[in-house]
Amino acid sequence: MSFQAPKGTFDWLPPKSEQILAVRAALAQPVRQAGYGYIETPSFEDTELFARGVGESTDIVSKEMYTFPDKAGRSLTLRPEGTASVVRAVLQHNLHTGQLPVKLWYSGSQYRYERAQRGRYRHFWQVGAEALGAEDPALDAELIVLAARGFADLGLTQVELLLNSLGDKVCRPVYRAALQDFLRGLDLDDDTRARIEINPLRVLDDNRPEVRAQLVGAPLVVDHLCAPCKAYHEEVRALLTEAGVAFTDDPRLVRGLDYYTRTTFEFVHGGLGSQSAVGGGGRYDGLSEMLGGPALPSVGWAVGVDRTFLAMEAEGLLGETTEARVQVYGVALGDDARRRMFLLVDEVRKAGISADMAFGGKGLKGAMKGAGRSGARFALILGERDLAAQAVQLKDLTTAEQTEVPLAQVVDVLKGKVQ
RNA sequence: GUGGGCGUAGCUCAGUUGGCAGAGCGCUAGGUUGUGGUCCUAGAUGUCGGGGGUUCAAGUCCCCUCGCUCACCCCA
Repeated sequence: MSFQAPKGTFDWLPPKSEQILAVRAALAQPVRQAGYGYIETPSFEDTELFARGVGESTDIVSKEMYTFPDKAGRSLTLRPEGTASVVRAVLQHNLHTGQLPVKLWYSGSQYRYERAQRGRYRHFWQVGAEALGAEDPALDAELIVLAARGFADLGLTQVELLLNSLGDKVCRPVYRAALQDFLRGLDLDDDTRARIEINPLRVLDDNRPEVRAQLVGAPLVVDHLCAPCKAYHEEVRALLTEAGVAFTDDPRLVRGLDYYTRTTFEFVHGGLGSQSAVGGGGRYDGLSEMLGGPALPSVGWAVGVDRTFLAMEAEGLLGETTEARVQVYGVALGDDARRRMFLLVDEVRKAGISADMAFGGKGLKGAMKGAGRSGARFALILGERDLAAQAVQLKDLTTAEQTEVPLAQVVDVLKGKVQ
């Protein structure tokens, strides 16, 4: 084995790769149905976009980015997340000068230089949705409902929704200071002490038992929300309840990205190992301004496609993938028959019926084996005798019933039998 | 970046106190000179992750290294 995929990356192979396509489609379907338009942005951006958008104080920016100079000396970075690019594109193309909110969804690869473990890879896939330019609790609720529907449509029943509010530029600084006062009195390591000064909310996210034990009496953001933030949060909660989307208030829930304000949520699943989040998001009212744009209060989420896949595996939803790859399989004997079969299979495909044939000069037995493995319902068998008679043997592989059909009529006969 | 576990056939793995590198599945061919699945028979595929050391002899013991994996830090 001379080469292998770079550390922390992996390949999707059949038949799992078919399932990952279905997962992606199912996650996107609810937002498409809600009028979100598809956006595709570059896999890399100016490094500065992420540094300012995601936040210098985050681990993503400080140690996890794939940053490289291009040949002209520009500093570029493989995108570690999708929101900054979406906001950049909206501002660049002035989408926000039209009707608001601008509703967009995306699907694509993200890259973070991290030590790989179950559910966390250096190259991973997200489906995301963003609604930009409106401050309306119904919009927050809509996005959460749509994400929940995506999970439900995939058959997932053990996805839990955690909800919190991080406050806004009025109340968050007050809370932040109170939290810092509390945290400074704890017994913590140097890295964590440094984090208290840079991004104290993220200390609440620490999983280490010795840290968690000390956090028991920490001030909670819900107790510090200003009146508008509190009213906004209550409205989001009420709408979710009315929509029948179950959630758990988690006053400790914070996000790893600096741009979040007010509504914050995370979808978690117990079957993934330590990386429990299958999706997450929230409101980011200040991001546009951080990127040099106008005030553009927005909300969005990203769902991890491969983590969702792991969640489905954990719930036993993937099962055997016995789905037939093709409906019809061609078996030919001899060079002349092979050439005719090549054309016949193409005719079948042009008629809208999926078809494959035996390649590689296999004998009849091997070719029939291939027919069986393909999952095809019908085999078309063409030998010299058949060719001379201008006919083909049509075999139903489920019943082993075989009939002779004139070559000129095969496509029509198949049309009547499949679907 | 830190810590644990694991690297043997395409896959899942066995391999005893150091003594001829194995099984199941898969693959190929034959049994059936024109018929798949089940069955029977035969066959092919190995840098035992890599390098060094100890030894008459190393998959096995020692050192180094690379990779995978799980967990921490963090996050989708």
